[in-house]
Parts: sequence; C-alpha cells; structure tokens
Amino acid sequence: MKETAVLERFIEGKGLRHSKPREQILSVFLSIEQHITIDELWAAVRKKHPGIGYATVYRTLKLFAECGLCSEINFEDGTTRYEHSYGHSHHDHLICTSCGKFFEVVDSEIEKLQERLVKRYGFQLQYHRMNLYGTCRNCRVGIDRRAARTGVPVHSGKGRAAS
Amino acid sequence: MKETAVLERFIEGKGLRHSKPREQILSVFLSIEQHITIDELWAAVRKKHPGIGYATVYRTLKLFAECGLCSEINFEDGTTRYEHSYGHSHHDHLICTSCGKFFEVVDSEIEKLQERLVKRYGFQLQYHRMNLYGTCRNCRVGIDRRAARTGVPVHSGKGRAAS
DNA sequence: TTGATAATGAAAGTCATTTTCATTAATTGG
DNA sequence: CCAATTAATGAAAATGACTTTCATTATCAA
Repeated sequence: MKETAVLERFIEGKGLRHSKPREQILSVFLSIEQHITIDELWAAVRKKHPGIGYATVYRTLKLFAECGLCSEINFEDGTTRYEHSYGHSHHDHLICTSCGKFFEVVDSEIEKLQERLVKRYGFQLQYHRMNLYGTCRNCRVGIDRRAARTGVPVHSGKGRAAS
Repeated sequence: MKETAVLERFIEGKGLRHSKPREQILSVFLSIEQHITIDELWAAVRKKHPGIGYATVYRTLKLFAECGLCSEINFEDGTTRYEHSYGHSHHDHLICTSCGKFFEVVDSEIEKLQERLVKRYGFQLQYHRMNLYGTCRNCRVGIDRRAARTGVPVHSGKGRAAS
C-alpha cells in the first residue's frame, strides 16, 4: 500500500476529512529522505505551498506518526526530528558528535539480547531507543570538522546493516 | 575520592569559587538516590535551605554534570532528569510505559556488540543511550495501574544486573 | 445546495529551560 | 584584617519548541 493510501485509510477510519494541506505536506515529507525537524519541514512545504502554517505542519506530523507514516526521534539536542517509518524497518542511530552525520543501523543480535534482558525483569518490550554517539572516521582525522548537523547528513540507506 | 572532593578539585581547577549553595545542593542531591528533575531537586533543597533559587540549582546541576558527578537522562517525557554518575557504572534503562517504574540495567554482551557495530562504520564510540520501554509484570496483570512516573519509582539498585 | 463540523492559520499560551542583571559574597593582594 | 575584583546568586525576563485557542474556511453527507 502506498503512503498516501495509508493516510487516506487512516483518515476514513477515524471519520476525519481529506484536505489539501495534508496531501501537500505528506508529499513534501516523503520527498525528503532525512530526519527532519518541524521547522525544516515547514520551510520546505512553504516553498511549494506558501499558505500553509506551522501549526498545520505540526498537527499533520502528529497525524502521520499516529498512522505509522513517521516516527519521532530525539538526539538529545533539544528538538524532535521526524523520520519516515512506513516501509522502513526498525533501526537505531549512530551519531557523530562532531559533524552530526548519522547512520541508521541494526544489529539483530543486539535486538535479541534486548529481549532477553527485558524478560529477566518480567517486562514485555514495546519498543526501544538506542543511540550510539561517537566520532566518525573523517572527524577523527581532522577532515570535515565544519559540517554541522544542519548540513546534509549522510546516512546508511535504510536500516540494513550489521549482522 | 569523595564527591565533595571531586567538586572542590573541579572548582579549583577552573578558577571558580567555593560557595555554600553548591555544597548544600550537592549534599541534598547525593542524599536522593533517584533520577530527579530540576524542580524536584529544587523542592528538596529548599526544605533545608529556603533561600536557594531555581537558577542556582539549574546551574549547579550543569556544573555537576561537567565534573562527572551527575549525568542527564531523557525518558522522552519532556523533562530532563539527573542521576548520580560518580562511582556509578554505566547502565541503561528499562522503563514501564504504564506506571513509570524503571530499572537500571546492564548487559555486557550488548555493550560488546555495540562496540562491534560501531566499528563497522569507522566510528569511535563515546557513549550511548539505550532505553527499553515496555510494561512491567504488575501492570500487565492490571495491578498498579495508577502509580505515576511522579510517584516513587522502583529501581534495581545500581546498574548491576544482567549478565 | 446546505447544515454540521473537521481543518486551518495566526496568534496566544505552555513549560522547561536559559540568560540577564542588580546584589551578594568569595578571594586575594596589600 | 581590609578593600578591590569578580564569581555566584536570586528574581525576573527571555528563549524556544512545542500546544492550544479561536475565528474562518473547507469538507462532506444528506
């Protein structure tokens, strides 16, 4: 099922209404393969659709999160970011504390051990957040020290990786 | 070395000054073995030392973090918490999304795999955050559904645990 | 087409920090 | 010990990232 269909179905299921702003925001959101903040998305949306307000982007992103089109991530830097989640499998993040580049990673062995760990405490795991902070090779050799998180981050592709 | 000594040494090293509020805040902070918010610590501090302001607690906690006496943790609920870090080994958190109880946990195998994972990307790991969210046994059987995170959380002791 | 009401944009409100600024209090050279 | 220097503090104002309100606009079912 396409993302637009996911949204449609969700909207219908809840007795909500279709709207242009939501379509437009979804389209722009999908076109940006990146962890994005509300402000960044708002800026991108306004380029194509000047009339759309911040609150609408905010509310729409919440809506997307509700229907599984995006999920919130927190890199402990004060602002929440949103990433595509529909059709994207679970992954964790590897973040360079120097230049802000990040990778989406998954290690199935770690995932298994997390389940085991949690069971020991009688918990039933719902989800987890694992962020690994460190310095990337480039930053360690002194290159690329200027790129900021606000620049264009490099990412691994799509949660394929490790193990 | 005692915590107070750590603070003293740090202050001297930076050419800062000793102060009563800082001593008092440290003393109260150390007396509370829990993940605490600024407001909670401020409230506790004021009981013994009414004159101390919020900003001082805020700044002092930042100072503690700088000298390794505490570290910030984020349970994605909007407020930062602070936990003792001096003499406390690294640990991750297992949080019940229903009642807010949490456990401090460590799994050395996971730690090893994290190192391995990061190396694959040419990163040098500095630190990580791993929070596992789920439901505890009590909440699953319907007991204890009322306790809030603001209540007294149960915790495992001190990062001893799992393998 | 139209009434009911969801969606939107602009603006105001929240809330957890952060920072400012006038004072107070450590330090230190004398 | 004393005064000058300046870090530390408390109260209040400022930030910044959301959240919510409210008057309008836009949907949609009848």
